[in-house]
Amino acid sequence: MATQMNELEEHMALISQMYPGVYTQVAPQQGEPKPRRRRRKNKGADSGAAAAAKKRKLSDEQVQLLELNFGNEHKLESERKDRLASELGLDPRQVAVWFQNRRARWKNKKLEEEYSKLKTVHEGVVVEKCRLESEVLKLKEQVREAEKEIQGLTERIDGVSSNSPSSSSVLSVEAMEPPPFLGEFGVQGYDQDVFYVGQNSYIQGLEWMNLFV
DNA sequence: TCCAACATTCGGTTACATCA
DNA sequence: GTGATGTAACCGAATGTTGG
Repeated sequence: MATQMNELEEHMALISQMYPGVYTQVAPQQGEPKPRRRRRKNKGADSGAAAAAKKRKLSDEQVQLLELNFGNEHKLESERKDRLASELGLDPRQVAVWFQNRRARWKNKKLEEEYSKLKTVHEGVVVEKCRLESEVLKLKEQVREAEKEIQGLTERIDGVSSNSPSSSSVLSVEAMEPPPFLGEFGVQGYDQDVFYVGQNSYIQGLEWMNLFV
């Protein structure tokens, strides 16, 4: 029960966060518990019979008709309330109370449905985030390998040029094609600066992702 | 326009009935 | 007998309506 209440409170908090202004009434502040009200016991009905009459379960037929009316319209105008009450042989006050409680149950159910939908969406987002993170790791590994390859080539070029500095057949760094690895990921043709963060200034790990989460 | 009285709604709570 | 659960009834506050 307590767990259920906590969950419901979480739902409310979550939905209140997502839909500010939905709940216009001020929620009790945490840390200042509201004093518990004691309900008056059997106001004006001390006998057992009176108490039993005061709290009796509505019959299936009564509930059925009430449900039917609630399905048509959640609000209850006084005319409809009186008509329903006389049809059901109930006090109009009972009909009003039933509608109040029914609206509360309906609202709770909607909140639970909403929570469940949001939870599903959230789970999907988490899965996608993990997938993207692992893709980022793979890409970073490929960048490292490409850098090593560039480094090797540069050293080879340096070796050749120091042996024959005037040779016209020497490969120059400027003339070299850029490493093709970016094209592998469908980004060929983009300005390479988009992905360039400067040598030795890669953001470690996945910290950069936190900027967008 | 203001204000008081009354009605209605809502969120929260309590008390009772029922069931496992 | 007991705890969990569902629900009728109640309470207090907020809000709406109406008449003077």
